[in-house]
Amino acid sequence: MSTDSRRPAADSELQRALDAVGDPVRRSILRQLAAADPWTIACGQFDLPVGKSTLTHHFRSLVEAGLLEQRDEGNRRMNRLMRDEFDRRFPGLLDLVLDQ
Amino acid sequence: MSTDSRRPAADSELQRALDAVGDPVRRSILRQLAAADPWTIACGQFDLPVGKSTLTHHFRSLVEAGLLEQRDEGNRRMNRLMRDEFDRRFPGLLDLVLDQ
DNA sequence: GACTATGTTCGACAGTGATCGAACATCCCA
DNA sequence: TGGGATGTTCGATCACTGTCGAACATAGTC
Repeated sequence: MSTDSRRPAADSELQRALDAVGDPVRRSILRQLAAADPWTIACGQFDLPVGKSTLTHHFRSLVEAGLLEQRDEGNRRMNRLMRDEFDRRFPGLLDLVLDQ
Repeated sequence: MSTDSRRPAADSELQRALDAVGDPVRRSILRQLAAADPWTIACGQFDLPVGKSTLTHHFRSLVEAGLLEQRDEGNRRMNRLMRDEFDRRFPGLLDLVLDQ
């Protein structure tokens, strides 16, 4: 690994994390994801007021920030919130989002 | 008080906090402020690569997010990081910024 | 094989916000 | 009282990003 998660995250990583979490649509994704079991929700199943292509955009942002992981299951793309991993890198940040 | 700091902060407050902390210039302000004693640094004394009017803009953002407090001392406008207050509303967020 | 469902890619567009410089206001000091 | 220092306000600009729709790709189904 090139990054040591016990060392403080570089500012560019923090920037990406804050950007990811700074959008209300993405926060809604994170909350809906946290309320369900891992790998049970496909991208199109979220209750969100945006179109498909916008959704793709937001998911990319979340994946790049290390907030969620995706896996293809036939037709659909399933999601898992990377809660523990993200908590280790940025303690407290995700909790802040999920506690409304 | 209209807001109870023990209740989870409303999403609009969280939005303002994340926006404030999401800018690299503002994070630099917060770090320089944390490294000094309260009320010892005036706005113009920060080491930052932006002009005066931009500075004013960033300070307004930080004040509105409840991250710092200002006080006029004659000519200059002194600053204090509202660390405890902000930590109570958004536990862990400021630490994330200050730990580089 | 045709049709449907699920996602991605691409180009365009609009709103937001970070930035600047010029002008202004205030305060301090000589 | 005049000059310098410190900040603010205002208007303009520019880049970024969230948004959309259309076209495309792929997988499942009848």
